[in-house]
Amino acid sequence: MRDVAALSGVSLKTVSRVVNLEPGVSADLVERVQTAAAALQFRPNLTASSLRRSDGRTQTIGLVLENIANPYSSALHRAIEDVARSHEVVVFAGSVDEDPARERELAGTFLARQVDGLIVVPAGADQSYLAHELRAGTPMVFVDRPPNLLDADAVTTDNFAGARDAVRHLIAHGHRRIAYLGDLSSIFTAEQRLNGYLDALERAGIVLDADLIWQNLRSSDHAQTAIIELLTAAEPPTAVFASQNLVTIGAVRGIAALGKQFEIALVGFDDIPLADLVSPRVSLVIQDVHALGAAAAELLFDRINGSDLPTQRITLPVHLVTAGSGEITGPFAA
Amino acid sequence: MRDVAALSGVSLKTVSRVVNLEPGVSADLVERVQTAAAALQFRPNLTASSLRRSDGRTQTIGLVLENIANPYSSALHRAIEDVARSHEVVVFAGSVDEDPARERELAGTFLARQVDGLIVVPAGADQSYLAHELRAGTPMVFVDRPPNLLDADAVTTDNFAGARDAVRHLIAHGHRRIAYLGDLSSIFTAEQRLNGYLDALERAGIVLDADLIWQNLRSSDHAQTAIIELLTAAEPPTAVFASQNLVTIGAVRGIAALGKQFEIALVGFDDIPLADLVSPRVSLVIQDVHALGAAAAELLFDRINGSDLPTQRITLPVHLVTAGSGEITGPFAA
DNA sequence: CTGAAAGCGCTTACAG
DNA sequence: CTGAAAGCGCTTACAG
Repeated sequence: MRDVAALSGVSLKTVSRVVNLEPGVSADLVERVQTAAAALQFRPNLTASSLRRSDGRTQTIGLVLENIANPYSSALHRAIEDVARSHEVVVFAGSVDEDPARERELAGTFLARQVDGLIVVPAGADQSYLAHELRAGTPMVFVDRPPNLLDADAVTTDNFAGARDAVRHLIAHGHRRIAYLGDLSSIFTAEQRLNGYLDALERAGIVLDADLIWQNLRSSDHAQTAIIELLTAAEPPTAVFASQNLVTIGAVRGIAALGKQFEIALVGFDDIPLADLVSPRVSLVIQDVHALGAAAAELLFDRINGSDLPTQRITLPVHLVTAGSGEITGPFAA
Repeated sequence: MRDVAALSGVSLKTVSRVVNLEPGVSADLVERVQTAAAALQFRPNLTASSLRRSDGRTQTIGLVLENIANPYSSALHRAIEDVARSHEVVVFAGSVDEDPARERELAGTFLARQVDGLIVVPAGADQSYLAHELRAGTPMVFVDRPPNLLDADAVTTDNFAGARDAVRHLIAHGHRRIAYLGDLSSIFTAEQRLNGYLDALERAGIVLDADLIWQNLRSSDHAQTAIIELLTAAEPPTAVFASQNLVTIGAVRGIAALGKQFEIALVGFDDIPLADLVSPRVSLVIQDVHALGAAAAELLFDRINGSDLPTQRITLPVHLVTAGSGEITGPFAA
């Protein structure tokens, strides 16, 4: 900027005015400065300008995800990117892999770089470490899972209702021995979905069989092994509720490996790619991930732009998409 | 930092020393400063420190991707994130959607935020707009596609050999009418793959039928429509080479919709999720996306850390994974 | 071992 | 309409 001022023969301040499109500079000087800037290929240093600027904005936000490469995370990421872009803001993103220490480290890394706000899919059970920065004025929105021990905005999905509806659907098709396959039980969404499963069974008067509940399946391979074990046990289930996308993929593979895809009913939670190409097609509880990300981002930018409404907790609905696998009838079908 | 200095009764410079773990501060003062910093929940402002620091490093890099939500892009992103993390660097990422104007805008946005380097999957046919910054010392590495009109490092895949091998494989299984389905013909990888297809045909002495070549299929839906049209035409192909992941998905759907999945041979380029659950399983040309991203990131950090080797062009091999769909024999099988 | 002064590239707050 | 001085939060280059 100093070079541009020298070349165009004006003060630093005048260059700053032209670069920031401030009014009240004579057309003659605007022209001279623009010519000099173009000649020098001048690009303003945004980090320096944000340092001095009264609002301190860096036009960046940080996004703490479970795993950038997971289709769920990356769909969320894209929805947030699109909103951020409309505000001329760029996005830092990183993966936490369900590690609370990594969550904290990543959030801190973003805050040290003066992000204007943070969107977090929390991995840990305690986000109070963010209280100081939140109070100091850095807006934060939690998505997919609410924060713990911290009062902040959150946008989540109705996991309980989705799981309950899925299991009700299986019961309505004549099943009573319904297995639950789930991810880490410490994850908020996994807990909610287990509760939905338990609620549906209870309301139908079905006595719980704890042997049918397999949690902490951390990959599709684990889920595949688990379902094969379940289905080859003495008293196998006739239906399966798979409570997460990777778990559903493992369940589909395991059932197919046993050749039982037309015998065992299956409903999964969350979309899986190419669900429509498998035979039978997989019935799924679908959440609108794009809407989830967009809502979180809108909330964040409202805060960044000064909103001081009370803490918001938004829950988005899910819906069951029947496709075949969930409509295989069981021994108690009417 | 000023507050920490005041609270601990030392100078700014001493706080700076303690925060940056510089040696030569008495244990007594280190302790006092650390106590004060903890009490104030002090977090150093990295943007301010990089402004004054002699190397100007912000510990950030920018990543220009086709579409963050595409599995190919997000796998690349994760590989790069992992390398960046080992250097204590965080990653800005954004989607370009094959729009050259957006590519330029996004790269400029990252550069304005003083990134230490840039990794780009170029969408446009001219990256000379980056020459000034590259010469000024901001390292850049291109990945998946080489830069145009710019001398910079690039890591790409052997698209030509992969496509040629796929088509040779189909020819070896008795096919002569082999369709080519591809993405935007302007994309480097699409062009290379078409060339591989043409080369395999020519070497086998098969006369080209231009009606079998469908390019510019921008989504799996387009690919699905295209293949249905091809297969219901007067002289349909007996085999299909689908040159990109979304195109392959559309091809699988289209062939299945016609009930011809056990008649029409298919080989796709790039991995598709759940390829192993479709019947028959889909034979694919696989590239090591993780290795591609890691190689690009390593190259970038070498440059950031001062490497001044001549421009590098790395090409990674691909391999054909036979799984069923590509081994369906055609009318000229031996 | 410790600190006072200057400056990174920009904006603010002011004067003319 | 234009510009000189001060300062954002930190590090550099130096002195003691």
